[in-house]
Amino acid sequence: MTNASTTATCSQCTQRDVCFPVDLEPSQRVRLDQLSIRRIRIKRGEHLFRDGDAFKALFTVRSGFFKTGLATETGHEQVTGFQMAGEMLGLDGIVTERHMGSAVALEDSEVCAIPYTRLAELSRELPAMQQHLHKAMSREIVREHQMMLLLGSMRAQERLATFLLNLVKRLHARGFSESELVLRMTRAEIGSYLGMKLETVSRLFSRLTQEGILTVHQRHVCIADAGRLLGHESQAAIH
Amino acid sequence: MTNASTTATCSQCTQRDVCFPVDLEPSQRVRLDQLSIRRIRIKRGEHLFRDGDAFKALFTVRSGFFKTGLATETGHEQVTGFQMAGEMLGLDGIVTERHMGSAVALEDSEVCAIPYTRLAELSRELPAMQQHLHKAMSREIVREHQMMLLLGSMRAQERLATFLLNLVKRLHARGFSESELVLRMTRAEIGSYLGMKLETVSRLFSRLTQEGILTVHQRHVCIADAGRLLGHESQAAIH
DNA sequence: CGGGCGATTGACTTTCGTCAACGCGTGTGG
DNA sequence: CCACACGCGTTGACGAAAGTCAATCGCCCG
Repeated sequence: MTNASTTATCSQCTQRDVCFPVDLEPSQRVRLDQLSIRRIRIKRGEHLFRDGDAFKALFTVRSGFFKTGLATETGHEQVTGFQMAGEMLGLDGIVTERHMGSAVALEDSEVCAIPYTRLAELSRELPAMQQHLHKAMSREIVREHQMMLLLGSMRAQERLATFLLNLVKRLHARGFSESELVLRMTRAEIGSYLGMKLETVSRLFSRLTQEGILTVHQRHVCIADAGRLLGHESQAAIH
Repeated sequence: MTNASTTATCSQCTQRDVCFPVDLEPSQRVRLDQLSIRRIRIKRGEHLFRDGDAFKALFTVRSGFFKTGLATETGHEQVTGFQMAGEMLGLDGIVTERHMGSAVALEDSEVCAIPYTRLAELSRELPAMQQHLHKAMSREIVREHQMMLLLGSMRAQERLATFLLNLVKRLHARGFSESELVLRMTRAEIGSYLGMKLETVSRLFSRLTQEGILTVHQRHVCIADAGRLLGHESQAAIH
């Protein structure tokens, strides 16, 4: 990794609660500094880790935006997730001690690298930390079950609608609008994530715009009618 | 839960290594008995847990076969996995302390229920146990990434082929044939898991049979040509 | 032996993918 | 500062894949 990095002081970090449990005693907080967490800056387009890299650390996003994905032997790429501030990356590496996929920054970003071995040690000493880590993994499992539901049983338009509403919900929780968003990823990346082709994504945006449900200008999307975005017919649709 | 159950003595269990790390010292093995693990028998068709149930324990399958799934508000059911002996269920419950899906036995089965709180305690004391638990969760995350790849980028026939080969591989690792298997689930359940309709599953079985790649009699499947099952054209396919 | 669930098969429809052409914007280099 | 080029996005025509609806079959269990 050739990126700028500095050692962080978590006990004084303003975003600490996104990485770690909030209910630590002050005396326990200083323990976080022993984790040797490093802050790493990643420029847009660069890899945070690649498929097959040795697994040494988990990452939490401080700022910016990432995609994770994996590739088949045939060269096809599948996007498995998009991560924004406060979200964790790298959990897939624990089992084999190698990353089983790659992570790429979709805009200039900053992450905290948490050395896994030290995190494991600390979570043996602090039950709250252990619980936090277990929940992060469990949350990821639940999220992926929901993705299986989406990919396995929804139509393309429902998938896109669900995706947009999920994105805007996560952005809203971070203080952004609950109806407007700027997509950090291409149509092809959205399509890969949602199991459809980029042309289908584009056509759906057009259709939803024509129906007055969305306003789309390039990557800027405004959700005009969240109700109708998910099949709620509201009243008679005037064709 | 109204099923027969007994308290297990893990230190003497012949299947211990499927639940727990093999490299425990004898002095540490007896600690397993303090977990108050219970063996539970579940009859075919019964629930091990249901969506929304309080989460108290993780489960490992001792014998039998399970499906896990979740349901949408619209009543649609999505199968999220099939589990056989040695595999773990319930990890989705950690994050909210409620199960986020259900688990149903597809044949008469027996599981070990591992009280989560005690397991967490023990894994704070035994690093090998902690590592084992983390790996189980990470493995589940990796598995689901691969399911996203399958659902998002493969055609129906590739999905079914991948599924059958995965099943037979897991069965083979347990001492069964590497070319024959008995499906414990219906066509509808396979279809739900693989993101297709039961008619499509049935048609694919018929097509693969006609092509001499499979032999299918009800739920008994014999893989005649594993190479061709995954697009390997071998030589000229004689149509 | 009979009933019912599960599986198969057919005909038709719909959705989405494929291939191709074109347009728009952004960023870069002359 | 402008022009151009390339990546990204849009749109259309067509075709292939899978879904839907429906009828029938057959196995298994009671």
